[in-house]
Amino acid sequence: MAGEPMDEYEYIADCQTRLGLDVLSGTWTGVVLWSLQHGPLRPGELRERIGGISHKVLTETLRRLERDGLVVRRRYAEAPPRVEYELTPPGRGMLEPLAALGRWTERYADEVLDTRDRAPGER
Amino acid sequence: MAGEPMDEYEYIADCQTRLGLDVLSGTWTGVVLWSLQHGPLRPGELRERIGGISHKVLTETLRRLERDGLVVRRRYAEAPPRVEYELTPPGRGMLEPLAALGRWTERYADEVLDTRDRAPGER
DNA sequence: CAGTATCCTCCGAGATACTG
DNA sequence: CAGTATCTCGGAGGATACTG
Repeated sequence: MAGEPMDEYEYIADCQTRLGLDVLSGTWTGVVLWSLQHGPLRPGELRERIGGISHKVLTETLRRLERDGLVVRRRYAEAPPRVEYELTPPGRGMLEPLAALGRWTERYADEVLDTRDRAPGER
Repeated sequence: MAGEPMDEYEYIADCQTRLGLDVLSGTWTGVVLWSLQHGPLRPGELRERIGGISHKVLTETLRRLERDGLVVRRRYAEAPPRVEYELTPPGRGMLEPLAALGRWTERYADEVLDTRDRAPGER
């Protein structure tokens, strides 16, 4: 873990990282996974917790995650019918990379935002 | 560290993850950072190692990374002039999340690709 | 070789309205 | 409430040609 961190990264081929990045692509994908970490949620609940995501985009994001097998859709034949989304093992496995991203942000957010604001032309 | 992984994630606010995802956004951003892990490279070398990235997009990606302070541009007044890009501390800090993503892929790639291929409508 | 400037295409994301 | 169908818009990414 400590010592020579660089060596630890070495064995991972470039293409290995790419699939992960690809699966995470999309503005809301990571946030949706993150929001599901504590258990299944209904789409409405997801929208509340996330905030700012449109109905359509949430559906699209969930479809992609479902297609890639990171999430399962559960439909309960009640009255009224209920729908829930839940993380699969691959989906739960993505929580660690996301947590690493969170730790990175916690540590460097100020610095990054500062650098970004000073950038010529702004954003 | 072990035991209750879920609790470990808990303290990270949603917005914390988002900046990291935002910085990593862009098809090639992660790959570029990853390619710089062993030291500074010239743009030409970067293109060789990465493969498939266009001249323009590489430049744009590097500009964004520079703006966010993950990379520095070094220009050497030689003849002919030489340019190199190098990771900054925040940039090097991003290697761990990327490595986590690589480990995820190593573990779940087959499963994901399989699920994806079986998906109706393909992609 | 590094960088910029156009031009073009395509997809992601938002808004809105409609169907089960 | 969940999901789909349109429409629009902007930005990302590719190709190409031109400038230091």
